[in-house]
Amino acid sequence: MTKQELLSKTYEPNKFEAAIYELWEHGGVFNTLKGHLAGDDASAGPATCKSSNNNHFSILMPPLNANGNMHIGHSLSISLQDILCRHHRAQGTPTSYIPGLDHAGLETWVVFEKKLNEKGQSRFDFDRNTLYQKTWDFVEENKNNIQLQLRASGAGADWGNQFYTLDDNIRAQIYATFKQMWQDGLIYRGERIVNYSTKFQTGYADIEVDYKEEKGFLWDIIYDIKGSDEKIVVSTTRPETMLGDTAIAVNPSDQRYSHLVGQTAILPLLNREIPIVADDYVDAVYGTGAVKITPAHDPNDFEVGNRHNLPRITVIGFDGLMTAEAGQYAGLTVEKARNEVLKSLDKIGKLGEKKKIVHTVGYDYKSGLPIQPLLKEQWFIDMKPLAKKAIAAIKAKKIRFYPESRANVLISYLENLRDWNLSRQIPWGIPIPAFQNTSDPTDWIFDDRTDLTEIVADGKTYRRDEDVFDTWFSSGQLPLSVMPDGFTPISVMETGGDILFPWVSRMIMLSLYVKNQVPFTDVYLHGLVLDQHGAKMSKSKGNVINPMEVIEQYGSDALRMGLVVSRSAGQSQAFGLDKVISGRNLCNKLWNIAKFTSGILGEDYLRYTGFATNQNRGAGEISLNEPVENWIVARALTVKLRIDKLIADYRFAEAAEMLYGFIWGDVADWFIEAEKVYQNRDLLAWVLQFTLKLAHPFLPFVTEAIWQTLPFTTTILAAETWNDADFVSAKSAINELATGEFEQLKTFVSSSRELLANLPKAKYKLLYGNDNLIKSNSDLIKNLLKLESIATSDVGGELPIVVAGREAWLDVPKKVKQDYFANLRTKLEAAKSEIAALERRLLNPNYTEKAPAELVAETEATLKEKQQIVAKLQAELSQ
RNA sequence: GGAUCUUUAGCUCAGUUGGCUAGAGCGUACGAUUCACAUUCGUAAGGUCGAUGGUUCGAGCCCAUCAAGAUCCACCA
Repeated sequence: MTKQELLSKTYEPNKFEAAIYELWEHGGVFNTLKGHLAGDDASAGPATCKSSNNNHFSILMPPLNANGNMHIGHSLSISLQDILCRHHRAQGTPTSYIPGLDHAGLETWVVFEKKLNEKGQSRFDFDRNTLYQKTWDFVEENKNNIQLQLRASGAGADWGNQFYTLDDNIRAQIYATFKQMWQDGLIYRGERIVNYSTKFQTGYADIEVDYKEEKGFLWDIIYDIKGSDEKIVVSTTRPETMLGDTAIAVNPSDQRYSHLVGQTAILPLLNREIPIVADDYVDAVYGTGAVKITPAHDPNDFEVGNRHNLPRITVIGFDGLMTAEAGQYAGLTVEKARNEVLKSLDKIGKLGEKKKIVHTVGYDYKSGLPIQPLLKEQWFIDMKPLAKKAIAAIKAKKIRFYPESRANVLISYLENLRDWNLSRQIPWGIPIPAFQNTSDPTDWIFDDRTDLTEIVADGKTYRRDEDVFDTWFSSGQLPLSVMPDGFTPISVMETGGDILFPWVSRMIMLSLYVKNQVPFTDVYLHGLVLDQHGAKMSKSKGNVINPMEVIEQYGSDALRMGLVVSRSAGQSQAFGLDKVISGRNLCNKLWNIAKFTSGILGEDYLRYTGFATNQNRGAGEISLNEPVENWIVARALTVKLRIDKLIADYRFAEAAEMLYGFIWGDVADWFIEAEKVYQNRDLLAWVLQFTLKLAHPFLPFVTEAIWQTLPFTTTILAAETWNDADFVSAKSAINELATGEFEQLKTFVSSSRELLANLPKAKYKLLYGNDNLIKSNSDLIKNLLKLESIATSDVGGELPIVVAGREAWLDVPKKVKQDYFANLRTKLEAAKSEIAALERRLLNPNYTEKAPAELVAETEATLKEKQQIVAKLQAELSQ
C-alpha cells in the first residue's frame, strides 16, 4: 500500500490512534534523555521560541490513582500538560513529561475494603502486613488500565521514567525527610483531638473533613450547684457528650457567674462532681454564657482542659459506639445515645429549652458520615516554620500562579495553617518509620527498617507504629524524588484548583524545607469540568461523562479540542459534546485539506528545498506567484508567533481558537479554494506541513496520521522541531504588496458575495473597468464567486460593487438593483454618522492633546477613508 | 464570620497593560451544492457588556456601592 492510499476517504480516528501512539513510543519521541545526547537532533534544533528555565522544560504529571479510571477532569489536565510539552519539544527544548501513578492511600483502601466485605471478609481477619500485600496485588492487576487510558489520551509522556508512589526511591526520600524533621524537632507525637472516621477507622487531616452547614438544635441542660439551690444552665448541640463533661466554663469577666467560679456543679445522670472554671474562650453573649467542657470530644474543650488540668473522659469509642464510661448508655450509637440522654434528662427535669439553630457539622468526605472528634495519639508536624518559608517564597514571586489571584488565597491559607496530623490507621500506605519501646511507651525512636515489625536497639525491644503516612505527605515530596537531573525545578505544575491546598502547598513547603528550592516556577490551575448545564459532575447525579467513550466515538483530538476551547485558568466551565463535535469537524477539515493537497501533489512528489527569492528559482523551491500565496505565508508566520505567545502566557483557549480560525478560515476557505485555480504544488506542500506542525500540540493524532501519509515526509511529526532557516527564508520571500492586494481581493469577494447571497442562481456576469487587480485575478474571482463569466467593460454596468479603489459591476436584474440601492442608502447613513463621531473626536482638544499621537493619526486616516467611501456611495447613488 | 471567583448574543464562553464599528463556536434564518470535506460552502439576523455612581479626552476593562450565582476557609458551645 502506498503512503497516499493510507489517507482514507473519511476521517476515522479510532482506526489509527492506537497505532500512532505506538509509533511515538517506539520512536522514543518522549524519551527524556533525547536532547542530552551529543549530536542528537533535538539538541541541534533551533529554538524559535523562548525556552524555559535552564533551557529545559519539565512537567510532573499529577499521579493518577493506579486503581482508578480517568475522568473528564483528568482528560483536561493531561491535554493541557501535553500541549505544553509537545509545544516546547517542537521548539527544540529538551522536554520531560514524567507520568506517574498514585497508590492513593485511603481512596484505594476504601475500594479494596469494600471488595473484602463483599467476599464476606473483614479487615479484622488479617494483620496489616497481609492486608498491605493483598491491596498491592489488587492494584497491580488494575494498573495497566489507567496507563492505557493515558496513552489513549495522547499523553506524550516519558514512560521509561514513570513512577509509582510506592517506589523505593520515593519511600527513601520520605523517610529521609521524616528523619530530618525528627532531628529538627518538627515531628512530635501527641494525644490530640483528631478528626476520626468511625467508618474507615482512621484519623483524617483537617483538610479531609467536609464541613456542611445544617439545621440542628441547641439544647439547654440544667446543672445543680453543690451545696446551693442555684442552677447553672449550659447549651449544647451534642447532649450525649455531657457524659464526658469534666467542667463547666464561663467567661472570667461575666458578672452573672463570677460568684460560681471555683464552686462545684453536679453532672446530671452520672452525678459526677465537676468544677466551674473561668476561661477566655467562653463568649459571654452566646447562649447562656456557660459552656460544658468535654476535653475528650471537642478540640476547644481539649484546650480548655489543658489550661485547667481537667481529666479527659472518653465516652465515644473508635467504633462510633458509646464506651463503658458512658454507663448505662454504653454500646449505643451516638445518635441513639443522644436520644436516650435527652429522654433521661427530661425525666429528671434537667432539660431546658430546645432552640433551632444552623451550625456546621464535619462529615467524612468518603463515607458521608459525621466525623467524630476523638482523642488519639498521632504523629504531627509543626507547620509554622514550613509555612513561613513557603509564604516568603510566594511573596518573593519565586512561583508564579495562573490565575494570579490564587497566590494570595494560598498565602492566607498558609498563614492560618495548623499542625498536620500525619498518622493514618489504614493498612494501605507507606509505614511510618517510628518504633516504640515495648517497656516504655514514651520512648520512640526513628528507624527506616519498616519491613520489620520489631527491632532491637541498645538492648531494648522496639515495636513499629502500625500506622501509615497521610498520602499527601508522600505525594508532597514527588518533585524531590522523581524528576530527572537537569529538569528541576519543574517548569509548570499543572493541576486542579481543588488540590491547591492539600497538594501544591505541601510540595512547596516540603521542597523548600528539604532542598531550600522551590519545586516549580509556575503553577497553572484548571477549574472543574462541569456538565453542560454548569452543574458539578457526580455519579449520584448521573451526569458523568466517560472520556474513553468520547474518544471512542469522536477521537482523542476532538475531546482535547473540546476541553481546551472556551476555558480560562482556574475557571470551572461547562463541557458540552457540541464542542467535541466542533473539534472533530476541525480534524475532518484538516483531513480533507490533506487529501486535496495530496491529490494535487501526487505520490512521487518530493520535498521542496526552500523558498525562492524573486526570479532566482531553483528546482524544488517555492515561488510565491499570486497575491493569495504571499498572503497565506505571511498569515502562517503571524499565526505561529501569536500562538507561541499565547501558549507562553498559558492562554490555551485563545491559542486553540486562533489555530481553528487559521486552519478553517485561512487555509481551507481562502488558500485551498484559490489553489484550485493555481495549483502551486510546492507551496501547497509547505502550507500543509506548516499547518500540521502548528496544530500538532493540539491535535497530535490526526496531524501525525496525515504526516505519515505524505509523500515528502519520512520523519515522525511529534519529533519535528521548527526550523529557523525555513522561517527566515519564508519571511524574506513574502511580497508585502501582494499580501496587501489579497486583503483587498478578500474584501472585494466578500462584498460581492453579499450582493449575490440571496439571488436564486448566480448566473451573472461580473464586469470590470480599468482595474488591474481584478484583471490579473479574474479567474480566481470568477471561481470564488461561482460566476458564469467575467469580462472587461468600458462603460459602467448595472450594479456597482463598492469597495474602496475598485471599479466593478454586476450584471443583474432591475429588482436586485433597486434593493441594493436601498441597502446602499442605509450604509451611507451609517457611514455619515461614523464620520460625524470621528470629527467630533478630532475637534476635541483634550483628545488630540492627551491621546497618543499614533492614535490621533489613525483616527484621521480612518476619517479620510470613511469620507472617500461616502463620496463613492454618493456617486453611485446619483447614477 | 472571613475570603475568592463569576455575571458580555438564544446557549457555552473569549476579550492580554483602558483606544476606532465588542468577538468565536454552537444554535437560528435565507441561499448554494456531481467530487478535499453535508463532519460541506456562502450570507444575514442577534448584545443599552448584571445595576447605579465615579475617575478619564475615552470604560466591557480601573474605583466605590448594590444585586444575583458559585466556591473556599473558619473550633463558637
